[in-house]
Amino acid sequence: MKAKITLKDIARELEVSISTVSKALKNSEEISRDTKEKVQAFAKLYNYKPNNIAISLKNKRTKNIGVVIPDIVHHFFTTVIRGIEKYANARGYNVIVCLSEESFDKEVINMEMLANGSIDGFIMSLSSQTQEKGDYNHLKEVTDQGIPVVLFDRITHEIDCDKVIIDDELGAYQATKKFIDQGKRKIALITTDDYLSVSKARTKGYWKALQESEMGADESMILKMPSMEMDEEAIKTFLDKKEPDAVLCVNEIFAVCGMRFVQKKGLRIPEDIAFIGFTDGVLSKYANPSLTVVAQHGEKMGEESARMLIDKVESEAEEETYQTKILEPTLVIRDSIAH
Amino acid sequence: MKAKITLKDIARELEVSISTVSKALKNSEEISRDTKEKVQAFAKLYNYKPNNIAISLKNKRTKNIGVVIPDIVHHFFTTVIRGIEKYANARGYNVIVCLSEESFDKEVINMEMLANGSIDGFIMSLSSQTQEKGDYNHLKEVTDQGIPVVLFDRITHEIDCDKVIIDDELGAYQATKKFIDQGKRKIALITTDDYLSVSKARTKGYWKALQESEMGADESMILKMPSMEMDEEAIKTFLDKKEPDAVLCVNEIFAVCGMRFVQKKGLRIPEDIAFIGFTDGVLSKYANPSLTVVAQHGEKMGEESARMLIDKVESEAEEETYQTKILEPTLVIRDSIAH
DNA sequence: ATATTCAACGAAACCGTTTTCGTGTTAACA
DNA sequence: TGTTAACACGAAAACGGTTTCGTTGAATAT
Repeated sequence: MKAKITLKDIARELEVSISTVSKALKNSEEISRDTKEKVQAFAKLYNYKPNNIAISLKNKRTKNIGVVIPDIVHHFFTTVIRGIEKYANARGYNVIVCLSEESFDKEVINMEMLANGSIDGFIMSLSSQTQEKGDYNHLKEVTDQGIPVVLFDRITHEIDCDKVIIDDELGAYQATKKFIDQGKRKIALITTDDYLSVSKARTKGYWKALQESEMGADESMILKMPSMEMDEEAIKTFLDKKEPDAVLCVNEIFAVCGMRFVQKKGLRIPEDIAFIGFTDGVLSKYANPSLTVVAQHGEKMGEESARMLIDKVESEAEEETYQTKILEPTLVIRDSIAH
Repeated sequence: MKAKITLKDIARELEVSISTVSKALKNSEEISRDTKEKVQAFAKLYNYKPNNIAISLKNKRTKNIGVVIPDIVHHFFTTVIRGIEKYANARGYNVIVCLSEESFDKEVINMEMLANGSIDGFIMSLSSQTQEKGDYNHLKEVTDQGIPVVLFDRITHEIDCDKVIIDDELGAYQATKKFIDQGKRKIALITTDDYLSVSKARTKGYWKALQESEMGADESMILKMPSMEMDEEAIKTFLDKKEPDAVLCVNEIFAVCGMRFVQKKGLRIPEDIAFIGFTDGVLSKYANPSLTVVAQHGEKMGEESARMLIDKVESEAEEETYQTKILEPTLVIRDSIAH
């Protein structure tokens, strides 16, 4: 077990000062060639690597970014993290991941833990509880301290910061339009409660498409699941009662459950009833039939978020200008609709 | 934008020394009640929080743990991370996630980035390329420096460190036995190449169960996929040619693909052909029919890994004793087999 | 009146860097 | 011979804490 070697160790061994060693390793003009070579050779020999913590303390930059998300066992967030990680890594940053588990308190605690010097900035997606409460003081505190924040997907407009979202309304609108164009007449929506910003936007898009059509929108064709948890019974009852010929779901799971149920009833997909979900995850791809979805491009979203955050972190200027990047969703056509 | 306040600021404002402030905030006996109250009140008012980096530098503990895994868009790893994160967080640690993307080089680079003071220890699962190469020098270097490492799932026995695995061999053995007990006679295995430690163990369990049976094992009933990538054609050809009545797959995706294919051919699951996969992810749960799997208990694995790592980090003793924790897999019975 | 003790606080070292600002030596110049 | 400039290096401050070891003044003991 050979402990890490420090500048001081090299200095002592070579009988020069610490500053000389530091400069020599940075190839400073100030130091003679002889000394530089001597120091660099010694450093290489003993595998010297500067201590990140000391450097962080010195220049007040940790090269860490904090990512706070509600859940990680969730395909969308997972792809976002991958996007963040890839991009951040390429720019020399590490990613600290914290899970709020949809809890306001955990979100607050996580942010406090990280906000005391551990990170240079945050990338986050709000927990459902936070969106429900509408309390964003923890975000305000952090931004007030001058720590850059990028909000993605589940955002709030009450905080001034950079944001990255996909156009959920447009995605739902296009999906619903697709149904209409294919001659579907009883188009249902299975969603979650409105306090989730994304569900709200998707509902809006669905509503708009139907209103624009000759058949108009009908409140009773919307099933609002009270929580993120699956409630298979609710879906069954709803589908049994309403007998839609097309269903838009705000996630994959609702859709797959619905498909399984109607298949058991003997309906054909997509002839008798068509399905479109959100999130282009494994489930959609390998479902039977495969599920048409509105793809959210999580990886791209993560990359954009990371880019915006790091740019802000590294820009000296204290510009107080924030932008919201809106990504376009894509309809990935699979066998759960006619084509 | 109010910048963070430091001990020095408080000291200046209250006209006491920095040491007094530090002690007062720690409720030291050395300091008079008056002073303590004054300091603490001031600190609370200005929302003083000690700088994590400074503390890290001082006591050479970062309270960060580095997690290096091959992939994050993968249900198993995702649950492991959740287990790690939950446990680590409860003990005041943060989790830095790095992705090797199955690449040896990235694994090395990631470890080097973190090993210079950023973390107190590593939890990792080897990339396939690393296992293929069999080069573990980057691990050796880290352990030689005295940085604790916990290996999980994809491990190597060439490194002395704590390990957490599930008994993959047993899992495959039990699954195969299940098929045998249900009267299946042509039991196939779809796996990946042997260099992946887990695939190797699973193949071993499959082989052992068949050898113990009267029918014996048959090399030709094993399909080895050259990479982790899906190759639907290979699976189809194999199933067409071999016509097994039961298939064990080393992951969910192979199984779901196989199921979809045989269903198209008109076979009934599980009567004509039964399936068991590995990894209890969303896919298994929502597949049609739902897939029986060998559950790997990723979250538990993550928690155990984190516990072992943090215990080692916090133990002063430099014991050189390492343990390998073997978790028992569980067969989760669903509709892809008879029951 | 002197020595001893103790409470309450401050100075300074330290963690490992970076960086500014000297400073001593030598060579070039007038 | 005295001045100057360049060169090569070191001392020290700084980042923000913790911690050890004084130091001071007053109270108590002798």
